[in-house]
Formats: sequence, C-alpha cells, structure tokens
Amino acid sequence: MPKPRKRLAGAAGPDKRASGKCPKTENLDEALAKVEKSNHWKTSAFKNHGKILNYWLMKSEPESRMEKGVDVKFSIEDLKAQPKQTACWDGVRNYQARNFLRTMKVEDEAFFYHSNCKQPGIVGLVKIVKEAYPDYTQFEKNNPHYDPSSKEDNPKWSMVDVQFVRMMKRFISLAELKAYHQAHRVTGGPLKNMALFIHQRLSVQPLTQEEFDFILSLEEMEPN
DNA sequence: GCCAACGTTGGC
DNA sequence: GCCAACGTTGGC
Repeated sequence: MPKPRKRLAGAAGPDKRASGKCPKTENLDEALAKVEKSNHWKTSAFKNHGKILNYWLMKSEPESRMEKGVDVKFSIEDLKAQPKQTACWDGVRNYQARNFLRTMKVEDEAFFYHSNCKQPGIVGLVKIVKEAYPDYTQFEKNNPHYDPSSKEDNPKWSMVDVQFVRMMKRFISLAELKAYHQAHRVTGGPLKNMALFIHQRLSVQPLTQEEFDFILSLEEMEPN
C-alpha cells in the first residue's frame, strides 16, 4: 500500500457547489428542460457513456518541505512512480476540502496542481479510483497530520485514491489561469468564477464542466 | 523570506 | 457568540 506524504490542507469559503441536481421540488418538465439544456450533461454523457462526472482540482506540493520531521513533497512524478500509478490522497485537514473528497465518485477526473513551488500550475490529469474512506494518517501519532481529536469509531477525516491518467500536453501555469480568470471576469468567460482564485486556500476544489473543458482546450494553444 | 488571506482557537 | 491572537497556505 503506497503511503505518499502530501500536504493537503485547504481553506474554505462558502460551499456553493451543487454536487447533484435535485429536482424534487421543481416541476418535472422544468427540471428535465434544464438538464436537457445543460452542457454539463451533454458533454459528460458523450465522454463517459452517459455517466455524469464531476471535475476537480487537487493541489499537492512537488518540492521538499519538512513538516514535523517528515517530507510532505508529492509531485505528479511521485504519483507516477507508485504501484499502479495510484495513491491515497491523505492529509486533507479542512472541512470544506474534506466534504469535496466525500462527494467524489469513481471515474471523476481531477487536475493535478503543483502548489507552493517555483512553477505553480496544472501538470496532469488523474482520476478517482476509490471513493472516500477514513484517512488513517489522522490516527498515527508521528504523522504530521495526526489529529488527536479524531476517534477511531468516528473518524473526522477522509481520503480517496487517485490514479495517474496522463500529463498535460503542456504545463498550464497559475499565471496563465489567472490571466484568463481576470479577463473572464470582465467578459463573462468560463474561468470567471474559478475556485482557485475565489477560494484561495482550498486544496481540493470543484470545477464546472465549462471550466474543465476550457482548461483542456488550453493544451492545444500556444502559451501566452 | 515576506506577507496577505483567511481558517481556527480560546478567553471572556 | 464575539473577536483578537495565532497558525497555515501559498504566491511572489
């Protein structure tokens, strides 16, 4: 069992994300029309045989940094080096980020983001291969993410397993994303509300279909 | 290394 | 329940 060390706390902000459509209080026709019109449904249906996926951005630190005597470095290269290129995403100690982990479904896709480093930005794509289960590091006394307030019979913190999918065709830097975000705030473009900029310290964050597709489309373009 | 942003803690 | 002090995140 791989035990990568990551530093993955995060921060919060209002939890604005709708994790699933819940039309029960609406008129059914209205609800269906809404679903029919939504790009989210159409695009993901084509991509994944009708199954609706959620999209995420997950931050990890690619450069060595000691926390309580343990190196918390975990880059996408480190993920690739794991057996089955799969690792558990341990160490998240922020409630909002944890709640997002608990929302994740097998096959959901996530951007792997390098943070707190020389070149922050999106480096690759991963997918969820195991849904939320208790993060064992909360019970390990000499783990940097040990949480003495968490009890075995009622764990506070969760983790998922992620598997490497591929590297981005090119590195998508934070600076580039920020430039689009700022332009889109004016023009109403797809990155106008990107969580990376609105919920600054959130280490696990949702992306809309539009945000995800737009960022993927950047791969085909020359960097600014 | 600096420091702004912002979540958490704990006294009251 | 308020809020000042403190700690962490993470870009620069």
